[in-house]
Amino acid sequence: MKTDMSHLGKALRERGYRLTPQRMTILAALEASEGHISAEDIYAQVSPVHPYMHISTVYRTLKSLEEMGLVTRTDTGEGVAQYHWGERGHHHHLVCQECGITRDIEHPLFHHLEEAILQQYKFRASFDHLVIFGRCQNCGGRTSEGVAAS
Amino acid sequence: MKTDMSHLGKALRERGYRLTPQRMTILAALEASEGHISAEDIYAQVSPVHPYMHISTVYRTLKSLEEMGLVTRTDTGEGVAQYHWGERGHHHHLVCQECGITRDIEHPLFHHLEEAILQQYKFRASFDHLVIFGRCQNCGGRTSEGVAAS
DNA sequence: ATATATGCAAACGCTTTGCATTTCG
DNA sequence: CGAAATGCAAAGCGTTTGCATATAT
Repeated sequence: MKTDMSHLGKALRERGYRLTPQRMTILAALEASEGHISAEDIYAQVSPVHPYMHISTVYRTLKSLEEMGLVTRTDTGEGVAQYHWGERGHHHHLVCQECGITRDIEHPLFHHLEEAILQQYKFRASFDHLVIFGRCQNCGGRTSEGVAAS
Repeated sequence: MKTDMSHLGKALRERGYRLTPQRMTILAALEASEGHISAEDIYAQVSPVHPYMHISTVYRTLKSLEEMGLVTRTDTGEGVAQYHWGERGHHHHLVCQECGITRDIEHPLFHHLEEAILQQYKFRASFDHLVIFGRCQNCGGRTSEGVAAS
């Protein structure tokens, strides 16, 4: 899904950022990834195309993009942060604690909860991007853990 | 809230674990902490009392306790895992992204959600222990981006 | 007695940072 | 040209691990 890199360059420049080839490539990788992707993933995917790209550049670019609100970082609790392109709608991840499989769910189910928390705790929960742990269909079984959101 | 360390020793031994002074101290620290606490916190709190305690012992003990299901680890996404004493009822954390304040909530509100996810996605979500990010009352309303609450 | 826990130090994986150099605007 | 971005290497962080020693049972 190629997107308007042109308008992106503008978006960057408007905020004082420069549009470098590395950034374009990283952006493209992010963009191509339907869902979440880690910094290392991006690096692996990008370095063949752009051999001189350094992993630290990936991290720095991701940080910038995060500051700009174009990208969201999520810690799934497995030690690797996942990044996702922020222009997609709210979605959540189901992460199976047994086999590690993840699945995205997109859901209005959470609005209800948000409102309840807001009313009862005066806390504006942001359910933009949840990571929900549990057991998938195949792994079945008993519950044990939790969730993280960001 | 002093608890029955005696019965704890038994609980440990029954599962082939030994009740060492270090473990007792760590258990006490966990127990004393209403809510979540990090490994480093425990260490800091414990080392004056038990000078020869090593941080790796804290980690190892926490791991054992986790395996025994006495303690739950939660990654709040800030790079430090939080542990909490597992015998309390299900509860969740509200974490303010602005000021970092955290508050525990206990709530049946989530049952509804669990069931919906189970039915629609065949995924057994475990909402034992949630970490919910957002903005607290004081840090208030503004949604920095993409939030759309309510 | 003997399997398990400990202390220590060293390694780990992910991420960040300092610095000299290159590149975008 | 000047500010910002890059590559590199090295450090940082929380956490884990190998090993010899000590300790609970």
